[in-house]
Amino acid sequence: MPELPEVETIRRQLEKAIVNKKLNGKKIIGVGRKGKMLIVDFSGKEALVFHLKLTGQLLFNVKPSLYTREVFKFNDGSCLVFNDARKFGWWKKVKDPLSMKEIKQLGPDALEISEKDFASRLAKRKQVKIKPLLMDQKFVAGIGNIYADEILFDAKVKPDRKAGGLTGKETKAVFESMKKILKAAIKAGGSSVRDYVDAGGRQGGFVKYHKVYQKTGQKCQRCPGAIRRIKLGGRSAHYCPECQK
DNA sequence: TATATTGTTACACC
DNA sequence: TGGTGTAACAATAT
Repeated sequence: MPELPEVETIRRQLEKAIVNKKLNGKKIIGVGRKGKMLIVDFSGKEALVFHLKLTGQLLFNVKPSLYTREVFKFNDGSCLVFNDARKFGWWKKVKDPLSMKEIKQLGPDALEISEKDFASRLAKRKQVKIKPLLMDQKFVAGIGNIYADEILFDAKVKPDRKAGGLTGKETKAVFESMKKILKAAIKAGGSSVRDYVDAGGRQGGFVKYHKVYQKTGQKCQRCPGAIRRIKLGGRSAHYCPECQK
């Protein structure tokens, strides 16, 4: 599923591939991202905003497939193809992305938030469990189910701990693991579970570094425990009951 | 056929 | 009122 590292991988590739190309006479001047949203900026105050949700793909210069929902053709004959098997994903043409409700209501991007800001925002949410909080896009933008599980394993914090119950040390550990895991995942080109591929149709290499996500029953890589799966906020959560405190 | 997945929204509850 | 939790919804593959 495209979360922050996957969308960032696509953003970097598209930046190289499509900046300066023209679509209907309008020139692409940049490719941005906030949380899991991808923003293609055009000259003349116009932008295309994409959310890939579960199964969306953005591919540069490929042939349409069964799941192709839109093809954006550039003046030079190349194209950007939007695929989505489940149709949860969407795209919109807007004048000003920053005034869009979907973007305005996002919290700070998970890669950009400072430790101080993270800790003070977290401290305000005493009763909420830490995993659903990490996945709350209004709290921090960009983290979904895969990375929330991996971040909390790395930080050695159980997913159902209340945010307000974390010690200063634990909050710091979650913050540092968040940055570390997201950056490592970007470096590996994201995680290909289900349908994710990058803008060139290639799979991401981070899946082999997953330590808990979809590892139910397997031995923990850090201790003799076994990975357990529970339901949290309507989603599955994977963790090691032995070494996550 | 039941379940899994996402983010948003509606609604119940304290 | 607001913080929180739960469920529904979109669509489809397995």
